[in-house]
Amino acid sequence: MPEIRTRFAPSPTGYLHVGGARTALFNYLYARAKKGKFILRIEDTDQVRSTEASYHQVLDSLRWLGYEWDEGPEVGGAHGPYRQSERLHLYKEHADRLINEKKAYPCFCSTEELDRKKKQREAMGLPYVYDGKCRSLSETEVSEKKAQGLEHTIRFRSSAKEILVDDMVQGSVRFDTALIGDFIIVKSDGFASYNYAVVIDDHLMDITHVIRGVGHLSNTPRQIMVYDAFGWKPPQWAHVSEIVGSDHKKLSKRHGATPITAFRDLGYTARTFNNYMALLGWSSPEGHEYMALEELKSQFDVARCSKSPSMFDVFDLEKAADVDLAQVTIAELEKYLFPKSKLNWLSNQHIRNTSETQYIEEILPFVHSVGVVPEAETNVQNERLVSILLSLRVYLDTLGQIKEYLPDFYAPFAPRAEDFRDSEYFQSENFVSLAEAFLRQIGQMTQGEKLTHDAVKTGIQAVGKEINIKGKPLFMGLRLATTGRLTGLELPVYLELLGRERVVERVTKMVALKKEA
RNA sequence: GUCCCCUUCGUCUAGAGGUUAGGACUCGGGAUUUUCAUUCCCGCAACAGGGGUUCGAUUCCCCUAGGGGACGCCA
Repeated sequence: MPEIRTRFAPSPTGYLHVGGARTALFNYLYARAKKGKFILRIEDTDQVRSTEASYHQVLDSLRWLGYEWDEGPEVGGAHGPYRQSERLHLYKEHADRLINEKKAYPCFCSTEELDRKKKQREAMGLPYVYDGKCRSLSETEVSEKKAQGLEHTIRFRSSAKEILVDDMVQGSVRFDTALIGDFIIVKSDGFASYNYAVVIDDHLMDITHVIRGVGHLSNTPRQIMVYDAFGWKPPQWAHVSEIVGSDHKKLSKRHGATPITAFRDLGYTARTFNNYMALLGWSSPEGHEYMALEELKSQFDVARCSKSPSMFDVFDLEKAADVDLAQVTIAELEKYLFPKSKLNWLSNQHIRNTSETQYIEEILPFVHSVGVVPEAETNVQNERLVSILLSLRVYLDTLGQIKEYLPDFYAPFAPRAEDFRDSEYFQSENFVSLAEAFLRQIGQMTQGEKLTHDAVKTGIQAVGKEINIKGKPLFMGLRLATTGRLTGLELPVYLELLGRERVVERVTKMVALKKEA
C-alpha cells in the first residue's frame, strides 16, 4: 500500500481561525494515524490578497498548534517548491499540454461581457454557465486577437456528463457537469486558478487524501475533470463538515472567526485547542473526550467524521452584539467568552493534568505579564511563587486567569471599610477579639518560624477555645480577619502561602479598620 | 433561482431496524469540604414534521419545513 500523504493548503490572505486550524488538524492527525506524511502548501496565487505577513502568521499558528509538517515551506522536501507562486512554470507547462490536446482553449471574453450574460441568466432564474463563445475560435482568430493585445484566460473544455464523487465522509455524490461548463484554469494575469492549480499540485505532490471543508465539495467535479484530462488518478476525497458560529452560519468575523493566536494569548494551551477542535465533528471510537495529542494521533480516522456542521459555541453573542470579535483586544475578547463553556472545562482539565514543571513553564509568561510579581522572583526557582501557582491551578480555566489571583499574594493590602459594611462576620462583636487572639497565637511562635499549614490549624483551634466560638463563625471570622476575603483557598494553605508577615499585616489592618468603624 | 449537503437533549456527540435512546459540558438538587472552588452522588433535558416500507422505524425511502454550502479571472 502506498504511503498516505495529506496536505493543508492555506491561502495567506488572513490569519488562521478555528475552521482552518481544524482542517489542518484533521490532515495532520490522519497522516500521523496512518504513518504517512503531512505536507504544507501555500496557495498564494491570489496576487492581490496574499500577504507576507499573513504567511508568517499562518505558519506561526501552525507551529504553536504543533503540527510539524514533513514537507513544505522552510522545511523543504522532494516535491517542492511549496508555494504556488513559485510553481508557475508547472501550471504553464500543463496548461500548454491541455491546449495542444484541445482540452483547453484561450478565451477573450471581457469581464464586462461575462457579467452581463451572468445577470441575464440570473434574471431568467438559470444557473450561470459560460456560453462557450470562444470555444471554437480558429487558430488564426486566436493569433489575431492576441496580436491586438487582447487579454485572455484559458478555459477548460468540459463535456456534459455525470461525475460521481466518492467521498470518505459524504458518501457518493452525483454532479452534472452541464451545470458547470467551461471553467477558467488560467487567469488573465497568467496565474493558475484554484481548481486547476490544486490538481496539478496535489498530483505532483503525490497527495493521496484530500481532507478539506465541505464547501469544496462542489468544486470537486471540476477537479476530477482536470484529473481525467491528464489521465491522472484522483486522490481520496474527504469533505468534512464546516464549523459554524453560534448563529449557525459559517464562521464569520462577528461570530467566532477569531485568530487562533488570540486563544493562545488568552492562555489556552495548544493541547486544549487540539483536543477541543478534534471533538468538533469527530468522536473517538472509545468515547474519550479528554485526550492528549498522542491519543488523537493514533486514534483519528476521517471516516468517523460527521456530516453535520458543528457549532463553535464559546462566545456570548448577546454580549458581543455589534462587536467584531476578530478585532478586539485580548482583554476585551475575554469578556465575551462563556465562562462555563466546554472549552473552558477541557482547558481546566488540561491545566490540572499536565506535569508540574510543564505547567509552571507555560504559565510563567502569563505571570510575567500580570506585573505584580517582582522580576527577581518570576522564575521556576522561586519556591513561594511555585507553591502559589501549584495551589491555584485547580481554579484556572486558562493560564491567563492567573491575573485574578496573583495580586492577592503580591500586591499591597489595602482594605476599605465600605467593602465590609454588609459582612456579618466583620460586623460581629467577636471580630476584634477573634483577630487579636489569632495575632497572639502567631506571636507565640518563635522568631523567624514559618507559618505552616499545621501551625495555622492549631492556632485556629486555640483561638476557638479561647474566645469560645466554633464552626462557621470561627472560620469565616478568621478568614476575613486574616485575608480580607470570604473566599479563596483552603485557609491553612492560604495563610501558609501568604506568609507570617503578610498575615500579621492583614490582621492588624483589619482590626484597625474595625475599630475605626 | 439551480445543484449539493445537513437536522438526536441548550451545546459537543454515541447509537442501532427491536435500547429504559448512552456519554460529556451547562443547569438544578444533595453529600463531603466548618467558605467559594474541587470531589462524589442524584436529577432535568433530544431523535424537526408528515407520509410510506416493515410484525416493528429515531435508524431505510419519499415529501415538507428549517438550516448550511456551492454556483467568481477567491481560495
